[in-house]
Amino acid sequence: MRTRPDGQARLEDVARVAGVSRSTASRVISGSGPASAAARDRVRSAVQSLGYRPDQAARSLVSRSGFRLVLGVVGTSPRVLDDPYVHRAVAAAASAGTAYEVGVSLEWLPRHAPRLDRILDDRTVRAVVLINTTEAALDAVPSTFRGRVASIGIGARGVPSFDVDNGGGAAAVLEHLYATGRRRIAMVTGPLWMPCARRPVEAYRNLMRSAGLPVRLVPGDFSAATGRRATRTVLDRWPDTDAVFGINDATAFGALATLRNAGYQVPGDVAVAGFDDIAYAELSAPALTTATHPVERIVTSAVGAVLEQSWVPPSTLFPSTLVRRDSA
Amino acid sequence: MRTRPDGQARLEDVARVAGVSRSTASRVISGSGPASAAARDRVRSAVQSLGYRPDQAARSLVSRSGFRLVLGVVGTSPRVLDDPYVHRAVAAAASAGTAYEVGVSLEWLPRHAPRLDRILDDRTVRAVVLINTTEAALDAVPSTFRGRVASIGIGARGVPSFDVDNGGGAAAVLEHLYATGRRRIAMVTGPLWMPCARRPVEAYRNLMRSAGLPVRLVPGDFSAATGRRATRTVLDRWPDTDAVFGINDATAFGALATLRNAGYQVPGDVAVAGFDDIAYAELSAPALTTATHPVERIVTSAVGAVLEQSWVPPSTLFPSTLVRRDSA
DNA sequence: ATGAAAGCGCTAACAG
DNA sequence: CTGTTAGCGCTTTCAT
Repeated sequence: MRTRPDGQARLEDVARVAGVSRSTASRVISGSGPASAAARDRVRSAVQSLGYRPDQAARSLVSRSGFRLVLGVVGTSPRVLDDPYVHRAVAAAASAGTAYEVGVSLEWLPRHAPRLDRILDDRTVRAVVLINTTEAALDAVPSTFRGRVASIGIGARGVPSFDVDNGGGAAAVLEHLYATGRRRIAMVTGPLWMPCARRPVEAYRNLMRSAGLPVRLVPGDFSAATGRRATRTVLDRWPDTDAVFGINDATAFGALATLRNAGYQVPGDVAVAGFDDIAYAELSAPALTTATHPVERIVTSAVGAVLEQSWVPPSTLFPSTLVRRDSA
Repeated sequence: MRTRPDGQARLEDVARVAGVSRSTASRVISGSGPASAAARDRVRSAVQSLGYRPDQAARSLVSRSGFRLVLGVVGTSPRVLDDPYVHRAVAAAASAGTAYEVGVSLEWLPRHAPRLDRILDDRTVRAVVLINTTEAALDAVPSTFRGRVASIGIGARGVPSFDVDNGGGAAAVLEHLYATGRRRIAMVTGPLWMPCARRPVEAYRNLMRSAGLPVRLVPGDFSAATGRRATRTVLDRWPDTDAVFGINDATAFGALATLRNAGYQVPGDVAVAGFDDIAYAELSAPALTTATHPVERIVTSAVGAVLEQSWVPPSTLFPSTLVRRDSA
């Protein structure tokens, strides 16, 4: 019996204490391959008493499994990586990964060529979590890699989806606008190519149709600057607008700025609502009415699914909850 | 010669093509140990032509070097990990790590017991970057681990520091306040225990002293809520205050809120300035005057230093640049 | 169901 | 300066 220089128990130690071979110990610990109930128990308790933790490097080397998780963000330019929402997601993933001894990397996936094979072929990467997922990105997942990819957004066969109930959340915000008397509601959308931005637009169309209200849609791109411009467009085109719903909080902040500059009172003349409830939503003047989303929980679930290789439903929806503040 | 099932070149292939032994190839590639110029060249070009990239798992296994980088954030509670500034830093680190094939993990370091040995003894971690670094955290770095730790904030022997010129930046903001006629300037500070928040306070004291102005300091904690309360205190204690300098933008947003509620005009009655230039600084009403900081560059430098093991100066200072907007 | 043995790709003594 | 040799800790055929 060789001595362990660093005091860490190795598989061999576990096997010896359990009175089985390394092979058997390995099988029960990694949960693959047969083992008698008796062997299982003894290995388990040996693991306990020795405080054994498998060496990930060794495991990775032999099973060629990789040791980092990449967060792949689809976008038009690498600047998507500067988005506060992405920042929040990375932080959540980097916290969640700790339990698995897996670190996270952040990469931009060009919208027009989301090369996922390049990433998945890298032996250092264990799994990928997609953000701003598009159909093209999903198509770029080689079928051999299913199970190693999850999506914050739309999913596909073999790529489980974790997302907030965008449709329901948007509907709740819009119903609040309607319930408080707004009848000429405009919406500043996200980029048209982004699937996760489509549901709120559908919700908007549905509500406008069923309430017999005019449709006033202007495309945005999640940025405050564009939210500003789009709101200017709204005002020019439909001067009697009495509410603006932004696809996210930054967009709503832009709307607030334009309305302020144009001399409108919010919410007196025009109500403004956002979506996401970022940290600064409660600090704007007036404080932003929006919908809050459990980003940390969503990301943690996606990370867990992809790292634990356990079965998960093809689609998990998280709640979107209206937060009434002062802007609407 | 064994065939490579996955088409990836291994060290052995490089060695063969270069006509040297694996050891020699290993030495020149890892840059440790002697090698003749000739050998070096041939190995290098073999690496090139084969597109060889070392297998990190194997390397990690044998050299016991770890494969993830942890970002250790010192704070009073795990909630420090929710800070937008931390989010931004994690995202930057997760991008920077990609080049080295290392992922990043995020961990809270309790202020009163920043156990770094526990993290550094973990065989899966290659290096640690400290945030909100305290003297206690620095003391908790075992001397054997010097070179594997860097600090965004104060440094120590063996722990290089990467930080913005907090003193200079704060001075620039304060001088701007002074230059625009403010003479009764209050400051809402960060938590007193946080070293990185001390320099701006020193700058404040210095400027007040040399200009013969009264010192009006109230402690905050980087949060907007506290910025609000602290500003209330300022107003109660010194009603003639004509400027509030917040230790960060969130604090300044809190100040804006309190002043608005109290019926003060900003910047007419009271000027407000922040520090950091977060994304929403330009969206507040009025847009926030602050100082901008190259967080991505700072983090990238720290990550590079700790991952490349190359020599770096004990302290690297990054510029803090005044951003004049509307609040001051 | 279990164990023996081979080997993942690399680095690090050690001899030359 | 260079090559030979011995593993790093684990998973995985392959017999038994």
